[in-house]
Formats: sequence, C-alpha cells, structure tokens
Amino acid sequence: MLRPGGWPGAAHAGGADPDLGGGPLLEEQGVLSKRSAAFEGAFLLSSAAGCAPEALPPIQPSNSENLTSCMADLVLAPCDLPAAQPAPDHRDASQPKLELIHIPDGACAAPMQPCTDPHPPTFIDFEMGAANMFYADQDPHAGVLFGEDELREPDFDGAVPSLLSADAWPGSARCHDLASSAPDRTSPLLFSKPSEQAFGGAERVIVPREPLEWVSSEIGGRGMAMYGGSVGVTSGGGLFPLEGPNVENDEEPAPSSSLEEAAFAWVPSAGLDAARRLPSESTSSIVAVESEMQFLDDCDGMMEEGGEGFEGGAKAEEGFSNGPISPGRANGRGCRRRVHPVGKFAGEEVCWTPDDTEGSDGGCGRERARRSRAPGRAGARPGRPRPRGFGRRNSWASGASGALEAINKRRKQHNPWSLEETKTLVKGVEICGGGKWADIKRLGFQEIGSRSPVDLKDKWRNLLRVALLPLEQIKLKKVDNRHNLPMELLNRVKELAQDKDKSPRTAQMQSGKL
DNA sequence: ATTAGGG
DNA sequence: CCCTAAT
Repeated sequence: MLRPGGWPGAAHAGGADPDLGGGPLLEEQGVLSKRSAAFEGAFLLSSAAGCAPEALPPIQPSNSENLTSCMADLVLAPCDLPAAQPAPDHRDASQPKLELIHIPDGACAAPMQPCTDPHPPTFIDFEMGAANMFYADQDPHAGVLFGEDELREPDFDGAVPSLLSADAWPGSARCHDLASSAPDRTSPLLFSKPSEQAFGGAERVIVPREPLEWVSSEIGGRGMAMYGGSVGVTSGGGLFPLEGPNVENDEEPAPSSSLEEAAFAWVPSAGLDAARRLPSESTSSIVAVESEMQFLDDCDGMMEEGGEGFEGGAKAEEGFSNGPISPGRANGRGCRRRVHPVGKFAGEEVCWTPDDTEGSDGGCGRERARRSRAPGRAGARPGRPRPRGFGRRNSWASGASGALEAINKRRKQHNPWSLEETKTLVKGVEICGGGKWADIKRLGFQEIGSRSPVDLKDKWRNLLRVALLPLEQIKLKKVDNRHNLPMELLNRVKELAQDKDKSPRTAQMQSGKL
C-alpha cells in the first residue's frame, strides 16, 4: 500500500529500506497520472499502464533556487485516459485500494541548500503534520526545536521522524529566521505559513473511483495528505493508510478558489471525466474544506497500540503494512472521528460510523456541539485555516439530525486518555511548558488531536495529582493501573512540575494541595 | 481566544 | 469532563 516513498524526497523514498516499509513502490496499474508539483514529481497511478511521461509545463517559480532547479526536472504526463472505465469499487476488497505514488528517480535529488538567510538559525518547515521544526541545513532531520531558539538533538525516546527530509516538500523550503518567524520569540511554534508556492502547481489529483476519492493538495494543511482511494495521512513522521471518507449525498461541493481554501479535493462521482478536466475545470468539481484534516482518536481514545507520530519512522511505519493505525481507529462501538470532508460540516470533526448508522452520534457519545463553534461558519470557508484539533467540534451526526437535543443533554463524557495521548501531552509540556495548552495544541501532535486545550489542562492537572503523590501511594495504586501510567512517565511529570520553568505555578500549587 | 480553578 | 470567571 502506501509507502514512505510516497513522499518524494522523504528519507526512505524509493523503499530502499524494507524494514521501514519501503520496497517496490507500486503495482503499476495506472489510469491516471497526474503531476503534483507539491509532491515533486510524484505520480499518482491507478490502473492502466502506458502513461508515458512527457515534459510538463514550466513549474511555478520558487524563491528557493535549489528547489527550483530541482523541480525543473519534474516530468509527468497526463495520460490518455481510457474513456469511461467503470470505476472500481474500492469497497471491494479484491480491488486495489490505493493509488500509488511513484517517485521518478532523481526527482528532487538536489540536496537542500543551506538557508542563506543571514539570521541564524534557519529552519525549514516541512509541514509534516506537526510544527516540529527540523533543522535542515545539513542533516534533513537533525533536530527538534525547543523553546525559543534552541535546537536540540531529538531526544524523544529516540523519536526522530525519520521519514521526513528536507526535500520532502520540494516547494516548501521556506527558510525562516527566528526573527521573522517568531518575532516575539516566545513561542517555539514557527509555523511557516502555507504558501501557494509551497504547493504551487499542486493539482488536485482526482482518481476516478467510487464512492469517494480524495486528493489532498496539501495546501495549508499540516500533515494531511490523501491520495486517491483513501490513501494516507501523514502523521508525525509516518504516513498512515486511511480509509476513505464515508460521505454520502453531500451538497454539490463548493468551488474552491484558492489553494489555501482547498485543502482537499473531492470529486464525488464525476470519475474520469472530471479527472480529465481537472486542469481547467478542477475547481468546479472540488470541494473546499478547511485545510486541517485530521483523523482523530476514536471516541474512547483507545490508542493503546498506535505509534506515536513523533516517535519516528520505524514505529510508525508498521502502519504501512498493518493497515490503518494511528488515526481513526474504531472503538468498540465502531465509532470514528474524523473531519467531515465536504458540505455543511466540512472541516468539522465528526463522528463517523463506518457502516453509517447515521444521525445518532454513532454511539460515540462525544457530542460537543454545545461548545464553541466557529460562528457563522457555513460549510467550507475560505480564510485562515484553523489550527487543527482546536477546541470543540461539532458532530456531523448532531448537526444532521434531530438527535441533537438528546445528545446535548448528555452529561459528562468519559474518554479515557490513552497512554500515547498522555505521553504526548507530557512531551508537549516539555516543549512548551505547562499552562501553554494552546501552544501545545499548536504543536500539532496528532495523538492529542482530539483533545482540546482545556482537555490538556485538565489532564495535566490530573497527572500532577498522581505524579506528585508520595511514592508509596503511587505504588499502592499499582503505579496507577487504571491509567497505565508507567512510573517513568510520572517521574517526568513530576520533574516538569517542579521545574519552575516548565511549570508556571499551577504545578507547584498542586503539589501543595497534595 | 486562553487559562485557571471549582465542581 | 463540564462550567464559569477572569484575562
């Protein structure tokens, strides 16, 4: 299925390392071949071979010369598509599910050049699912940005997002100096603004399949990428397979007029025709959703097994062979949460029930519609992409049905924090410090994508309660069997709590209370 | 919009 | 996890 190599320029592109999920990139069966500059010469192939690449029109100029030259190599070619092939049903397990991305040899082979920016340090944002900044001068994944301007060796349990590399995003070599990226220098979050250039020329690749095919133009979204046929999502350092969105009878997608607006392209059933018209008429068949695409934890937050996105390649890559992992796993009740791709709830986190027992919250029981909702927001909205995973979200189901009231009356929900979530929170605190919950959210950790900043705060408080307990008591609680909190983690929490730097006073006070 | 804190 | 007050 999807392979790390799906990210051109990604460290393991080409599947050189079988251990990392590489290997032959694709079963060639392309019907559609479309270039996406954003993916540096990546092809999307579906069935039917014989798409001879041909030179592409000039690529949008990049302000990054090295990249420009790199991109100049890009070739690709719209195929002469066979007419009106009945679209394979990707629900049929016998059908190949995914389009595969082929990386032409030598694509973007040019090494990333050091930033010429006079203000060191410079950073490059890979836009890969998180705001972790990787120093890309020499080593593509040399470090993680900590604090204000400190670049450290990655030390998250050896978690190096090994899939990322400087040229993973060919057009995205946006060099930033700290001064311009974070003028106040108070935040470690140096998001680079998604730019058209970064994704310049990215076409929304539409794969003619039913029921829904997705393509991410990767615009403005962090870490989201789906390729035809329910393909994948980048998550931390991994690229995770995903199931296709389960959307039905949605309104006619609103045209997207800007790249920022159109994080994802969706073509309902237009199939090949639409695909063929793409270059000129793409916008008419594309729905814009908010750029943040996120596949959130299932309702119970049962994430016992998934790799921590941040935990780097090897772990994450298990997902390639083992099917969907990290995002959107089903819980016992078959409820998943994800962002609704189109229509009224585009961009909203929703409960998603695979078999589509709709309208009932899917047993998810996480209705949060009472909470703030982007006011006046109707459908896909242009404008600033919201940071993903912020705040509370509407439920697809709730908005769509009269079950709303019932749901609204529901009392306190219970969504146990998984160990992975908890670990991630701790990481966040390590980076941003306690009390910086919004900042932590902005880090984009996928693991806690479904937790609001307030959730983080609450959880941290609860963690402190335990961590600051006398050792005896902790052990009495079997090191908290219920929450599966390893002593080691609790120790980290404790340290952070006592670190006046990382912990405002909340923690200190907490310790008093205990 | 964020955060702290009570419940 | 929910709610509110205070920024």
